[in-house]
Amino acid sequence: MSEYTDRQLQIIDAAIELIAQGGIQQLTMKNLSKLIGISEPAIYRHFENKSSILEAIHDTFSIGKQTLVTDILYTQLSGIDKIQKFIEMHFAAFHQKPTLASVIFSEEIFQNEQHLADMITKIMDKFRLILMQIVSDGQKTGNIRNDIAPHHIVTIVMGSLRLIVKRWHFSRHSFDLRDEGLSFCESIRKILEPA
Amino acid sequence: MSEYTDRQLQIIDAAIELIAQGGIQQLTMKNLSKLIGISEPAIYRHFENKSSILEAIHDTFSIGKQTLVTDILYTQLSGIDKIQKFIEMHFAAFHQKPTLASVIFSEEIFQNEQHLADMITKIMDKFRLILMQIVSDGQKTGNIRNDIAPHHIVTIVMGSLRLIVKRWHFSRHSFDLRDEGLSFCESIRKILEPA
DNA sequence: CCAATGTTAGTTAGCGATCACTAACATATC
DNA sequence: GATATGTTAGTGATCGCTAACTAACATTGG
Repeated sequence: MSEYTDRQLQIIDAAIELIAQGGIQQLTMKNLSKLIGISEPAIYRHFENKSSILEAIHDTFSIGKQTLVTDILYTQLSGIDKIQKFIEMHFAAFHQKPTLASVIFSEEIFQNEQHLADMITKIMDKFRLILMQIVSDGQKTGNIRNDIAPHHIVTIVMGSLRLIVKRWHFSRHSFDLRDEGLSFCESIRKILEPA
Repeated sequence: MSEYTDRQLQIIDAAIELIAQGGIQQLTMKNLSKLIGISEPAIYRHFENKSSILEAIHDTFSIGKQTLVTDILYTQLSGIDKIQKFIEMHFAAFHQKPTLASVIFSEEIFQNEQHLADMITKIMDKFRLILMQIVSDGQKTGNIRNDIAPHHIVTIVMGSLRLIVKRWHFSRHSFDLRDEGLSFCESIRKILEPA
């Protein structure tokens, strides 16, 4: 798969940083070059244009996580434990790289480039499908209550996850995301446990 | 409270429409004037500058809904029915004015203007508090299960609501939001009903 | 070994397009 | 004849991006 040079990774990082600070409108070639400390045209030695930088941003976070998350499916964990793993995995990633949080759930950033917007929805769908699989497996084996439609459970898990991350971001990381995640998982367990 | 002329309302509407179509980057004075059918400077007869248009957008949706939602608190409904009302009210609003959906949960749009960003978080907090009140009341009177922290229930309700609206928006309104809302509420009822 | 040549990664200067916004003027309404 | 609301033309700033050039390094040929 696509590999990036150190300089490219630095540019990607700086771009994410800018978006995290002030949204997509702050991501200009000028701001980018200033943050990195090289001239504006120099960036074009490493990326064809601005939109390919966005593409790279999308690339780096999606590839990394997608495979990791898929792996959960093939573990020996119970359904409910898989969901917990899913949540913890996300929160750990954001904890490790907080700027990601401000980009990853802001689909608006990419909606100007149609193919990027499509990729975003595709990833979201993929995650949805994985969670859906986990849930309906769990319902069959009886460790997740089966009186609620799987897609509603998925909506609850993903929706809550997104909202917690959003609040964490907008409160400037005023709480520990992983702690909050653990505590939230306990509630999710109670909610999903079979009657 | 602040009233708007017909022309101002038309401008606000067009601005929301543009943001709905292609994000904040599509909201330019040129696009705006083109969509309305007047010249660019004419807009400045009705708004001091671009940022006051954003402010007006924020104004119109927040004032309208905030009071309506607060009213739920003082009805005779049970806790769980109040939550359902809360959800239905939101979905009805978006169904009636779909473009709102693309603006209201995109806090990024306002984050360049600090005072607007602050207002956004304030509204979010207010909604959170209202829901929190509903939930803990419901737990006391015994029609909402009390083995789950209220703030987790609030996160679940608001997070799911936001995600459903987001999906509805990105799927270009491919499903009926109110139907989905009703069906989702059934699941929420099951989840929240006392053991 | 070392000069010739090519590549990489940076620079300064500046392109046309577009940004939000303004000055000066026109028209319509009461 | 003022007031409200529009127009045309144009402002400086900034947008993404390119042209032209250069210093440092790599590769190759005699």
